[in-house]
Amino acid sequence: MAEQAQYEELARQLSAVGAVKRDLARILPASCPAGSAAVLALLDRHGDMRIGQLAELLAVDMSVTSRHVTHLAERGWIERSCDPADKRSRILRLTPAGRAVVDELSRRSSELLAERLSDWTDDEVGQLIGLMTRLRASFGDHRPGPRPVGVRATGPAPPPLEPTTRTPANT
Amino acid sequence: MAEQAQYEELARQLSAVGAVKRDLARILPASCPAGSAAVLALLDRHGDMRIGQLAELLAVDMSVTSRHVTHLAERGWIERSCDPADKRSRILRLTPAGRAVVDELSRRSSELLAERLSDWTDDEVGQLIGLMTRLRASFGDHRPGPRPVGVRATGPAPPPLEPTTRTPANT
DNA sequence: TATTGTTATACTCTATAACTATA
DNA sequence: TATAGTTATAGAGTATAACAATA
Repeated sequence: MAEQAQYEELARQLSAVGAVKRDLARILPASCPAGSAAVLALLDRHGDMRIGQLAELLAVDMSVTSRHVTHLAERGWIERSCDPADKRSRILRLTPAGRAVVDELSRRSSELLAERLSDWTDDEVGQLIGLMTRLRASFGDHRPGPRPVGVRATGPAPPPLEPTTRTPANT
Repeated sequence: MAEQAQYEELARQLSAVGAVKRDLARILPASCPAGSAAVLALLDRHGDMRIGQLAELLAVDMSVTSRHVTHLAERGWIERSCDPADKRSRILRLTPAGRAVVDELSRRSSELLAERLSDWTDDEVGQLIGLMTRLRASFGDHRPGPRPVGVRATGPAPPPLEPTTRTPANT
């Protein structure tokens, strides 16, 4: 367990990491925005899968994933074939053209990272990857279902501002 | 220096960290979206400052910062006074009401982080903060100006896709 | 009735460009 | 002429809700 000041600092760093992501996104071609590039990378890494699985891996709503997938399919970078076992589902697969794009984008982003992190050791990069992976896991496990009943962490804590939730939902 | 596979993995983790940020954003009140909350946190941490400095710290365009600031000023959470030394500038300052909001939001996000990272040691959280801070620094130093001429990292590498840049700019 | 995807709609965040007012 | 900030406009990413087809 860490102290409150540390958590606040972590929150600040998380909000600031967006700048790094935007920097990385600038090397993408106009035809393949970041969301689509993420889909390509996951298909390349994990192989063929359904939209739902992809949405799970992206930690994003299926409707969002569907849009990205449509974008890629329109460009011929992925194929949406029907799953014979379940006709509601569609199996996504990288096309050769799609694979070429993934390779090129991977090359570009690796090149940029290599330049920016030229003074990082292999071990340091590995540590950051490991901690970020674990961070995602610590959050991801709680995302979908309503957390284990009766836990509620610290306490009720009546919110002085507003209901509490904030997402396109209650807007 | 690390290997290409490691850079690719880091890129994936960076793109995936958005899910954690969204999770954290869900605890914000509708009246204070993430962008505004970031402004409040920076003013709380660094004290009074000008819009330009804030934009620098946020690593975001000044026009974006200006919007967030307007949002906060309209709610009475910050004050925009004129800088007597330079009448073009405006000094930003948290109001007591603003400080109360910052405190509440910090409390909430710390609470959520404490819950999610309950099995992390103080040291591990510190390591993640340190590495993310360094990551930002490694990128931030290169962002504004055109990098030191004649460096170009790996090589020319003719982009098979499109020009290369991708941002609202060339869209 | 429940699940897989799709589409329509709305909102936040961001950048560029044009503009005002100072320096 | 250059800088600080504002505003208008546009694009990307996301979520919710309503809907289609299939289990």
